[in-house]
Amino acid sequence: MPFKRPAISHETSSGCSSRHSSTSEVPSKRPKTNISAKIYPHVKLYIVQAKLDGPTIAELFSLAERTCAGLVSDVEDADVVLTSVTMRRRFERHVPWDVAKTKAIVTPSWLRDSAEEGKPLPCEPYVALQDLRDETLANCPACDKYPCDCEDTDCEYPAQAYPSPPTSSTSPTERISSSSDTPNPDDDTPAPDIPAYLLAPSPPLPTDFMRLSHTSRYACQRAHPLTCPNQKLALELDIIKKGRALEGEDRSALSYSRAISVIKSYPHLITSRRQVEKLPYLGTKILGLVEEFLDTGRIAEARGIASSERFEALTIFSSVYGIGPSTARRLFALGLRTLEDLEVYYGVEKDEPESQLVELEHKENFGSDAKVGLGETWVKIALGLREDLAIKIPRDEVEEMNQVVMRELNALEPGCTSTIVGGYRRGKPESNDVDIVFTHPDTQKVKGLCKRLVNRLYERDLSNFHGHNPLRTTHWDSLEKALTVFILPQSSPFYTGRRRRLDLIFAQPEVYWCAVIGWWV
DNA sequence: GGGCCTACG
DNA sequence: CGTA
DNA sequence: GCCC
Repeated sequence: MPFKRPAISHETSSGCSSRHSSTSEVPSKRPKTNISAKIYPHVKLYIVQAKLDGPTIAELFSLAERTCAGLVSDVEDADVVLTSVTMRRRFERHVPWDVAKTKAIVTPSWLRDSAEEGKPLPCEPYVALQDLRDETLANCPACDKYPCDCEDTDCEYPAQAYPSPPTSSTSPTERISSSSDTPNPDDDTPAPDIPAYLLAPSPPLPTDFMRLSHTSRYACQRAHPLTCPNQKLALELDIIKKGRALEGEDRSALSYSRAISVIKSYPHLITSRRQVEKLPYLGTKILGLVEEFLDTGRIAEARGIASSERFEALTIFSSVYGIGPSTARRLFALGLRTLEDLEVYYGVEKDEPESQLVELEHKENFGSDAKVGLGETWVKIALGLREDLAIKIPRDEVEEMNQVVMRELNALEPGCTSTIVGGYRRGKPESNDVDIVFTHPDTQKVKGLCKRLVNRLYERDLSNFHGHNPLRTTHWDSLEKALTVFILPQSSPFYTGRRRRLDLIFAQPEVYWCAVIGWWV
């Protein structure tokens, strides 16, 4: 069950890297020297000349010669059609609609960028006519579709590199069958069918890591393995980043974040400054730190920060939910240093029974107490939770949590589906919290569902469940979310009694996959 | 030298 | 200010 | 701290 097949073809330290480096050290360079292998050796191209000026046409013809099997004069013979025409009416004056449906119809940039990158690119960003989007994707020569028959077979990706692909997180098919096959006392009516577009593809669409550029400015294009070849460097920089954040130097912290992200997406072991000085977000200062690391295996500034009493205290303080850098600094300035200091300061009774905490929460959420001092009450609760929340959650327990919640949700509103996102979806073997995105095919039924579920979970609480913080925020008028603390029922084989952070996100069916994709950066 | 993601409580 |  |  953990995984069926690797879904992400990311780099690992073994196997692929040599091949990778030998074929495309820097993708954006030298399409010219690569004469032996055309990027699209089997693709026949047709160019719609309308709206293109002379020089552009010449350029495209030249590019076509270098990258494709050739140009064809009859559009019927083509695999791919290049056009700057985006209006269906006008396009139909040049290519019959029925013919167009059998091709990939893309903008000229697709060819330019392919040549620039020196490798096949997916058509998706270059779809010329939105009316032919699906057909274009289906006919895209860059093996965007499934099954993928392109040449990733010579690169063995060790299965261990994938704790579990994102697919196992979705597996709505399993959820559905289990929810309809399993007798559910609360649910008389069978779950309605869920439209295919709300279900994850099974088996999953493969991701071609070779297509991703490590020089990209965009984080969403920087797929990277869980532990990268330059992990130690990344961790060292991360110390400085955290230090900056704790000291309130947000801008600097942001720069370190970006630099770390870029380094994590760089698939080779860094051995020289020259190797990485072209990468975005690596500037004077950080390149200097990289160089220092290459020379000495460490970064003095990071060592200094990591070993400072201040950093240690601020880190512990801000690990408490509700305490951020600013409050942490204030507490430190008051002379506090340890968790015990915090407990005294916030008046946490050591043997305070949990029921008291529940009461507190309840009052906090539903009571009429003034909002005065709410922050402090929160911190007091969070201090009690801290120990539990510091314990990571294994993947199978994450899945169990999803199942339990789905059981309650489908009892409430049959036909819902869910995808576990967050760290789990990124393949982490253990999670700090659990994020689940839900939807229902019926837009109307999604409205208010978040609150209903939280209320139900809270009612079911009676010993096993612990509803918390039923704050419901509407987002874009369509996303509702709830931040909760969850305990598995004692009947569950995974029951530990530990409280877990659980975020519930409800999306309208139209934006469901956007929410899934967008929940993490 | 100005701007850095954003929305909400 | 803190969290997602 | 880096980018434009």
